[in-house]
Amino acid sequence: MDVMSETDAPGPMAVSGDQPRWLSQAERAAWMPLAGLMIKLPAALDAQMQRDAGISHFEYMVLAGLSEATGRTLRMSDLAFLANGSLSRLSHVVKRLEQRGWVRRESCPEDGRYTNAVLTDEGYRKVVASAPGHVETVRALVVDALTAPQLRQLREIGTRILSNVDPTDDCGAAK
Amino acid sequence: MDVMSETDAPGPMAVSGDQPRWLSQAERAAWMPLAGLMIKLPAALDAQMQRDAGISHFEYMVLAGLSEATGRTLRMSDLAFLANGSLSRLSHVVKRLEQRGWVRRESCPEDGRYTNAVLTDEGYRKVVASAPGHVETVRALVVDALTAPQLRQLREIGTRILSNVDPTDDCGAAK
DNA sequence: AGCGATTGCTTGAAGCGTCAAGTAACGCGG
DNA sequence: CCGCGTTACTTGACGCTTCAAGCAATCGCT
Repeated sequence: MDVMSETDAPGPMAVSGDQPRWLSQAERAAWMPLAGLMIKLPAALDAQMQRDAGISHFEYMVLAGLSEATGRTLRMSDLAFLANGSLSRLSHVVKRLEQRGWVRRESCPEDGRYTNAVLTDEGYRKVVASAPGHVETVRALVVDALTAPQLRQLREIGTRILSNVDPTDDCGAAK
Repeated sequence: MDVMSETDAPGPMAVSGDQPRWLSQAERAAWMPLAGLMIKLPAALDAQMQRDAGISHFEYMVLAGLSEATGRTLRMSDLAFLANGSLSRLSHVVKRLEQRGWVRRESCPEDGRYTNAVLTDEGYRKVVASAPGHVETVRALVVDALTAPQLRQLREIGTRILSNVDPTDDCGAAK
């Protein structure tokens, strides 16, 4: 049904020049659901936010990040890191959020290179209104489906993979 | 550092109308790495395929799916399901792959509504050339970082979440 | 047999993310 | 204190995905 099992039909591997270490049955069985998840979980999260609040999941992360920062203010770079996005992406998104009146941009007085994103009162209201629905979705799709030991395992597994994918991201490990 | 912990600062939850069940510390610790993964793992996979083979991860899935089908042929709908994508997305992608000479489209003689996507010989060569690099990446980022028990846990956890997100997707459970 | 409904796929437009290039502010060596 | 490099961010163009609409083939009801 997919690539890279040793036990499957003719597939590409039959011809390959040198011999890569194809995935075993067990490895494939672990990888396939994860591959599916990476396509569909973000889509499901986005769909819920879009439907219930008219914003993308990423936009929500940005607003939520700001809502918890001291002074509801964060430098663009820090906000980008927090929301797992590139600075460029954040710049575009904040521009849209600014046009919608939820965020304001101001240049940092101490160092003119920095730009601070500030959550407006209206933006704060937006987060407060959207947060419960988001949490409920995360619960329904992920958290409530797992046992306590599984949550611990997911944390350990997720952290380990993430540190491989992006070593600079400790995803809040420093807790 | 993020939303929805009970123990954190002022956040939105302090004001909310009714009382959603916010995530506990442990739940949040499991969710955060997963949220990061969903952004960054697909990006890493895409980057590798783009760099080494000049195609996206999704395009690879399409070619690989065809390469293992009997007759290297699959109906558009089946292929879309296999690659975890919408029919519309597949249609656009197959058009590009067709222009590049890797796939051919032909209308099903039995039922004119069906369209069969067929992998050309050149397309097959492309898959064979790209597969080892893809598998190596999956190993490097995911599989090789985990112990055998963790692989089993990941399979169980991933399957369970996926069945919540999309009940129609058994991601190869019928094995 | 005829015709509306359904199925399978395609298309065009709109929106978002990425990449590469650009700008502005600061720091530091001479 | 001048200029070069660096840092932080912005911008525009391009490609991809989605969404809504459309089209063609077939099914089912009478």
